[in-house]
Amino acid sequence: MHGEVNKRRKNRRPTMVDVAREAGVALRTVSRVVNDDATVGSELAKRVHDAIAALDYRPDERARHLRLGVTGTLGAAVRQLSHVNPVLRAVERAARAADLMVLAASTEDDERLERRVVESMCRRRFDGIVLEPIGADHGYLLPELAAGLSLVAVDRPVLGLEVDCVISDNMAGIQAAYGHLTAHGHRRIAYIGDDERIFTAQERASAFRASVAGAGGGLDGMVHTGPIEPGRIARALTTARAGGATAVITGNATISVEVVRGSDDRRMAIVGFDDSELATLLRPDLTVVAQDDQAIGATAIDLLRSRIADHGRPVTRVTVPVELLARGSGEQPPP
Amino acid sequence: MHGEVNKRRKNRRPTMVDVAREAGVALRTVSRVVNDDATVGSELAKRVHDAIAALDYRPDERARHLRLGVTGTLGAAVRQLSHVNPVLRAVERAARAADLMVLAASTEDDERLERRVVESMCRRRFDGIVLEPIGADHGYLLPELAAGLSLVAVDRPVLGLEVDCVISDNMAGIQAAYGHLTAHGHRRIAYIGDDERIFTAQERASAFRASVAGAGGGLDGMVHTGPIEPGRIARALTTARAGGATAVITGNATISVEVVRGSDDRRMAIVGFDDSELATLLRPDLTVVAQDDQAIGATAIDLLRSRIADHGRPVTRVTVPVELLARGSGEQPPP
DNA sequence: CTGAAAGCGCTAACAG
DNA sequence: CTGTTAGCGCTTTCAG
Repeated sequence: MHGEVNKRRKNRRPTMVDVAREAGVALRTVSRVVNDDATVGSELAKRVHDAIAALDYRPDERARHLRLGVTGTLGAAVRQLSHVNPVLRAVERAARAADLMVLAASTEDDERLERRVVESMCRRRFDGIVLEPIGADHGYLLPELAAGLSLVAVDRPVLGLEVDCVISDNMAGIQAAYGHLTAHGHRRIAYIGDDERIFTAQERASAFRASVAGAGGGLDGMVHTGPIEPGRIARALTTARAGGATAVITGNATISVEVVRGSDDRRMAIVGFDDSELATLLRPDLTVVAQDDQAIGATAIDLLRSRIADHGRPVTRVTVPVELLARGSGEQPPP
Repeated sequence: MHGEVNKRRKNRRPTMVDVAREAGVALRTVSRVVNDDATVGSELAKRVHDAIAALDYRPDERARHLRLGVTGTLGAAVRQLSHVNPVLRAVERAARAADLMVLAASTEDDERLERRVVESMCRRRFDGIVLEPIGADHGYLLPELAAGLSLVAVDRPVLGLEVDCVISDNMAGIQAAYGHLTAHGHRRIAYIGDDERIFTAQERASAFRASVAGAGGGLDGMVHTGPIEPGRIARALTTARAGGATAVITGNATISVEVVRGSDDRRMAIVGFDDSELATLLRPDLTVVAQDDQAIGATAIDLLRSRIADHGRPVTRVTVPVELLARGSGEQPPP
């Protein structure tokens, strides 16, 4: 007799309508209870909760978000999820504090994947996106921004586009490292860094050159940038030593490790860029220029929220101070 | 005259209707073009694409997913996004190969946060969730599973619940490590591991005890489990050495690091559980029992997809083989 | 291919 | 508080 009704109920997740029927209340009331609106009597609320439990009802956020227009969700598109990334951790914390959910995905340093990820988050109507932009062309972001995307770049700017961003003060960090080493008596200091096509690598290398120039020193054989390969780094070290270098500044944590591994027992003072768990594993412990990850993450979320609130506000670029942590490797005097 | 129309168009994202109007085609046709259905003429398709570009139209997946019932999205709830996690990387890759998007969030080893994250993903109607379950009570999962959640646990099972899972063969790994050390002449071997309330730690410690018992050895002073604290680990090492141990098996990568740091110049053979970037940084390089991260991730996605396809299929638990990688630290003979 | 219309599950406006 | 209803933006059925 009621075959049709039964068929429709079979294998279907319960909706608010089902809950309302089960509890014998109006749909409106269920909606209120689910969004815990205070204006509903506790007796009715209980009936609704019982019905929800009885039916295993789960509200569908897709519908809710569609209706509301916002999703309460932030995307994080980072180079590699499964790598150490203190900034991402800070981003998650700050977002949680603002009652926003962060959902993250890897771009794997692949332009096309970055694009797929970001566009996917846009189509899902995430309220905003935290992006660790990779290399080249970000033109695809233009229509997204025009269509209302709120975006903040961390670690590096989105080149050629007016986008909020928060980056570390790379220049001050290199200056601090350089000054620290000269204060400990070093006169010939080398720099070994990442490929200068990477924004931070370029900034740091430039800052190093400027520091040397400011001190009236020579650069020959002292600046080595390129891909992170043990062979290249070993050769760079050899060249630097041959040129009289007694100390070295490294461009990032991976390079620090390679340099420490390559310099073995021979004494060179080292100041590394970026702190890492490895820093205190080495002997002597590694003196580093550390980013303020907490500040970067919190600032990124602040910028994103204010951009979401006012899509027209002027573009902001924040530079976060870095800190030199003296731990031993940077305080060795020249031989 | 057309004031109302203008008002409605202001500050609103364009929809398919707008695109259809702009292109002078039917809504239906736009939908086809967007989902690149081949049955639409190339001339019309171009008109539609032009209209999309002109209006900066972005399809709204929320609506699409609501209508379709599925989201093409998998969630990954892991202990800490910003930690090295090769399994998560494998999960992302495998999902991409299946044209599914993975969105990840951290549970920070916090039960309540895990619950918030998982429930949030459920309400967003993710097609499935990959979970690295933490400690205690997973009762909250019961109604979600009843409501249709597809879930796969990685690294450890969801205790007390019938849920698909894929874990490493911890027992075989410990046996391999133990056999490797005895083959190199060691007769007294110690084990230093994590807190046994953690599933993997418990499994590994048990396997170690079984190995020793099988070899007819004694356990006194040879098994040390507990929290990961440098002090505890140093004391454990001292006790083990005093008891005549000439080799040590460690319960995870962090403990390996502490043990290497603590054993310094004195010679002890070491086999570590879990590979890590540090393993080849140490001297001698660390011999490890390595998980097959790729297989774990791929299997997790397989299980999840088959669970999504058939929610009623029997629960499956997969144990993935581990591999012993001899690198030097585990091949040192007893003094 | 077009045009019209139903429906996904929710929120919110409206009149009782 | 209840009951009804429109509508979020999309897919899809149905008749032309």
